[in-house]
Amino acid sequence: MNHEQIVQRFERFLKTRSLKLTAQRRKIFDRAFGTHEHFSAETLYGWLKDEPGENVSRATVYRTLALLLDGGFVEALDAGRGELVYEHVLGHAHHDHMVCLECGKIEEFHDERIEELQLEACKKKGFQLVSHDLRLRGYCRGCAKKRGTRSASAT
Amino acid sequence: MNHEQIVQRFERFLKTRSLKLTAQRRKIFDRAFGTHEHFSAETLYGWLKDEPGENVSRATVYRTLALLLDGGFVEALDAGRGELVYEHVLGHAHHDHMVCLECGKIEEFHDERIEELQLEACKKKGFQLVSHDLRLRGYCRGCAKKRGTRSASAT
DNA sequence: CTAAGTGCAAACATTTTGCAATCCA
DNA sequence: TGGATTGCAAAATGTTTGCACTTAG
Repeated sequence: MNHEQIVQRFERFLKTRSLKLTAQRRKIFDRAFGTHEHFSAETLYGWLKDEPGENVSRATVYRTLALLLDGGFVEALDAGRGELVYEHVLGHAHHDHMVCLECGKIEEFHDERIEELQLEACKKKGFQLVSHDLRLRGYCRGCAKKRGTRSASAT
Repeated sequence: MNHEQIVQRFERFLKTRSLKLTAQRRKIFDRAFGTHEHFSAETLYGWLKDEPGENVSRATVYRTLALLLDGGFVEALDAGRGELVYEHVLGHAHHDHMVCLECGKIEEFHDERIEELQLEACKKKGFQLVSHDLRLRGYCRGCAKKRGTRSASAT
């Protein structure tokens, strides 16, 4: 799926809700899909600020991200840094995250067997699963090396 | 491990850091360990307010929870409601959470096989795991029933 | 005694909202 | 045209912090 197709999907989404495709929404959308990084609302706001032309307000960034989230175009992740980070969802299969406590880097991984075990657990409890979120916190390869071999003081 | 033993452990912890056991810390500690529920800082503050005697300030509740977290007496969990919820750790083996999107109830579960697969994933990426956090979001048995069999509109 | 702890209110950071002006469909 | 959207600044939320006073050890 290329960028044009994604935009079209967004346009259709807006239409079904009688919402309008404004220049601001377009900018935010393009930027969100133009990166494969995870970004916070503030980060995205910063990116747009650096672009030529009219600025988009912080409020609109927040409002549009909420809209994209609602439409399933992006997913939100709380990496434990006090702000949500987003990632676009298209072309991205579901995955979980490893968050580095040192540098904040977010790595992705996926293991279908884990997903299956989750479903199994839900079945047992009669829990109707909507979504899930697995975060591993620790040190990425680079930071772990820098910190030496001393083990963490955690439980 | 009974309450007295837990308190002693807390006293020892404070001593090793040259911290003091104040009436406020004692109150907060007792309340945190006196429940098996998950609670937010605000909730705990509310509980203490309802108790007879001197009130503990909100600031002290936050400061003490941070201390308990640091000492490994409680764990924090972001249930996705904008505030952290805590749970005491003693007598509680590690477990993951199912958060009901309707009523907010938090259920616990555990599957050792999931833990193993996580370690395996970390090994692959050279990631040094410190802790993890698996949250399943959806509807608990009761709420799922109330909502009928219509499937969620999520992706 | 004195380092540590407390309460208060102000400060913070992130996100949300009310409102008047503006813009798409 | 008219409902949707925007920007702004103010408000809301959850949490942290500076400071003068108090207290445990």
